[in-house]
Amino acid sequence: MTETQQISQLGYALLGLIAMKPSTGYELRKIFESSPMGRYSSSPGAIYPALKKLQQTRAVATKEIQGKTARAAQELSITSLGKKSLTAWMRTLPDSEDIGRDFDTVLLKFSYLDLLQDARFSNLYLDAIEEGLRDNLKTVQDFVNALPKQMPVHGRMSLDLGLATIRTQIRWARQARAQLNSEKPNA
Amino acid sequence: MTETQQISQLGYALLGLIAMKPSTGYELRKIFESSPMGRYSSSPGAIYPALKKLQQTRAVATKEIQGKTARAAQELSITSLGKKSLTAWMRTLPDSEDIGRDFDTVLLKFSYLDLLQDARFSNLYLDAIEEGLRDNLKTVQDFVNALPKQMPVHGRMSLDLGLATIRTQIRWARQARAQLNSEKPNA
DNA sequence: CCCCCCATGTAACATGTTACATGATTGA
DNA sequence: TCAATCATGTAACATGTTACATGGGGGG
Repeated sequence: MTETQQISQLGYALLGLIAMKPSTGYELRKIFESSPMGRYSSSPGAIYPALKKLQQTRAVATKEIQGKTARAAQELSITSLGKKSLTAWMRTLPDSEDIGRDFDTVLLKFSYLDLLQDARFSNLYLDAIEEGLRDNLKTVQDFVNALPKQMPVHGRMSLDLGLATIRTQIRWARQARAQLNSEKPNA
Repeated sequence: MTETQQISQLGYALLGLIAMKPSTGYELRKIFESSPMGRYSSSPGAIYPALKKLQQTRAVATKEIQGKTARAAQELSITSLGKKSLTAWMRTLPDSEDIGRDFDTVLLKFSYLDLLQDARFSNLYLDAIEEGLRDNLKTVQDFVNALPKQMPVHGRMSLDLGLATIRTQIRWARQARAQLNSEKPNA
């Protein structure tokens, strides 16, 4: 029964933040509220249960810290088991499914790649993103081309935005890879 | 108790499709599965309960149609009450909150605007989108500018994509408005 | 013959939202 | 003094996912 129980997406989002800097639940909530990265809940009814689950699975350890408030704050820090889970999560490359369905999570994972310190993997990750994006671009293009002429105008425009967005993302992936490789020519 | 009970986002997504063309639940599922517009469930456990709720609130009416299958298909068509709900939903302009939190739904609503046949409102809607996007762009830019230098590289890159995406969306909104106005110079 | 498509639906489960509770401290 | 902030948590509710059930018809 020592195996890692499954951790939710919100769980991984929290775990990544904790890995970068030990924090209390309240601080994590504030981060989600105030940063544009946080597409995740921020509501106490979501975060505290998720954190409790991370504790139960031994992914994080708690330490009471001295606040001047009524309730003692719990500072959470990642354990070696937690690091293992987080690393395994980060090391799974996204496919076109992931990219189309939940690009936010794909990007969140990318944001956390600093933790791995593995420039080669960052490159692979960007390759996977670009490839998945190209697949999706082709799928949408085929869909648009197959549309009947009397397709509603507004719907067609929305599809145009979808295409433009994917192209922007592809451009970004290429530039990001170039930037990573120019900054770290030391291998 | 005749008042319209609240309809979920999935409910509106379905209602809009039904408004464009009466369909069975199965057909609606197929649309969500196969079209890139469908960021909505497509799972029977989500769709059928949502459709049942639409029936209960008298937003749609059913008619059995003759399939050669075991279970008779129910063709759903929108009622005048349903049209009223759908119109009210479409006529609420998005603010920057909506745009940042759930742009997909904002776009879905835009896709359905053909139903309104109101070029002026389409313009207003695009104005609202552009304004909200500019707000969000500024918020993210301020956030990026306030970042400490030692901000993780990958996180910073993700923010760059966020900015690029918003800029793409703004460009689209402007072009879409121009396109609408050039196609319908008749007022 | 077996599997997939049609067509609807349910049950168990996971997850998230909203609103509330607690209670000390800080600022207007 | 009155509200807001810190800090955690629970309860009721809405929604969605996965997997399954049913059962006829068509294709290899």
